[in-house]
Amino acid sequence: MSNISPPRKRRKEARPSELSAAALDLFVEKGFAATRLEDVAQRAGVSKGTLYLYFDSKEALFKSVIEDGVVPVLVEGEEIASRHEGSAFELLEKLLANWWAGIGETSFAGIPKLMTAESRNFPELAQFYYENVIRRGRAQVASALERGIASGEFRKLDIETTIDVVIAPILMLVIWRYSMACCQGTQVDPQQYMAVHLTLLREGLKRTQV
Amino acid sequence: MSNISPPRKRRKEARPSELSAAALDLFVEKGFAATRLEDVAQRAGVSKGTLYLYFDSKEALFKSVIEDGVVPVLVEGEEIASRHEGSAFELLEKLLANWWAGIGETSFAGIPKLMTAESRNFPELAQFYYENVIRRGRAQVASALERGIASGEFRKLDIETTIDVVIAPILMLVIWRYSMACCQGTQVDPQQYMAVHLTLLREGLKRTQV
DNA sequence: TAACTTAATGACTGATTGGTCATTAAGTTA
DNA sequence: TAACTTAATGACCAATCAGTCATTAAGTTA
Repeated sequence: MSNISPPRKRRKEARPSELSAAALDLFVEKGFAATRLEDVAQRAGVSKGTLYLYFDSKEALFKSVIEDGVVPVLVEGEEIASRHEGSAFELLEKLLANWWAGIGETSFAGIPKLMTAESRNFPELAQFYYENVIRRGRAQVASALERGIASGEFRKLDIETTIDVVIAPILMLVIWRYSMACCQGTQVDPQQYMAVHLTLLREGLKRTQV
Repeated sequence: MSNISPPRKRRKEARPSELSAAALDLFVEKGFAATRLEDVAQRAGVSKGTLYLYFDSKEALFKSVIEDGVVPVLVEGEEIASRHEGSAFELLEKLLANWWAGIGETSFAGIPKLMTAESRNFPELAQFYYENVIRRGRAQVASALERGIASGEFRKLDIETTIDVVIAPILMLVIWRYSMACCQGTQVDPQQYMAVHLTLLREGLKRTQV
């Protein structure tokens, strides 16, 4: 098969998301500066000029990729937290499972690695991401921890620090997949990983009976 | 004070490490592609041509920054593991503390973030880092977990997965510091963070008494 | 079906930066 | 102290790539 590009086709409605998806893939893999717009265009099946019909600049494309992303998953988590009636640990479990299903197993999964890599280069975008993604996710975990401590289900721990320790393995799981996982012979099984994490949490968080 | 550069000074012996230190700072902050050699030279107090007296290329400089780094800390950990006589949990605690003191509180602390960001762009270097840093660190944690499970101190868990979950918060702590921490109003206290992590681990790893 | 609108193209321009090297200046040697 | 060696310099060159725009081609309209 030759490398003849497909004939031109107008797709005004679909283009933005096609371009964003292509850009996300390459930004996640290579980082912002090392990604060439020629490659993004090729990945999307268009020419480079087409990118500038829909995005003002490379940076505008990058920002849209981050901004049009994971917020709906956070909204779902907020709903789960607001109507939960079981134990605090069950809530925590549901929140982490929802986060995993909505981000960890979707095309958004590369965003944590991308934000990790680029936050110092794009502080305003990092701020946006922090306010709209990280802070909201933390608040959900906080609500589960607060409930558990209040009811005596969980031991007393500093909540802000415990959120960090609870979330870290989940973040690391997706970040790892898009960075160092290529060097590892085996693949991490997310179900098993989550099971171990939850097991350690369940026992670790329990308030010690006197 | 004017911007007159300091007079030229020959420092053949000290130059390589000075250049590497300057490069590490900027590579960690901006990533490989977004770092300009002009800036590295300026940070080191030299001109750009000086970089090429000691390093063949930008990529050679980058590789040296990773390769001449954290391996001695891994050696120390291996020694700690080989001569430990207390409980398995005490071993684990010592290993994590040693890792923190040797990496987390030194100028090498940025390397995990840098490798996270650049591993897909430099797969051979990522392989080197995996073999010489990550694998060895994991082996140390594995030795503590194996001891604990064998002696009945710890519950039975899949060791490879548990290593991931044990290490993730430590990695995330340093990665976070060099990426998203700028957006967070408060700073994470590493001592408290480690204390919470170890508390959750101590209880989470315990084998349940029947 | 011709005239028109508009999405797409990719050659081109200008800015940027890695890498080079003729020159300069700091030390060393005789 | 002059001759020599060598570490350092920064202007320069060539390659690269973001962004532009005249042109082309896909649809739409009258």
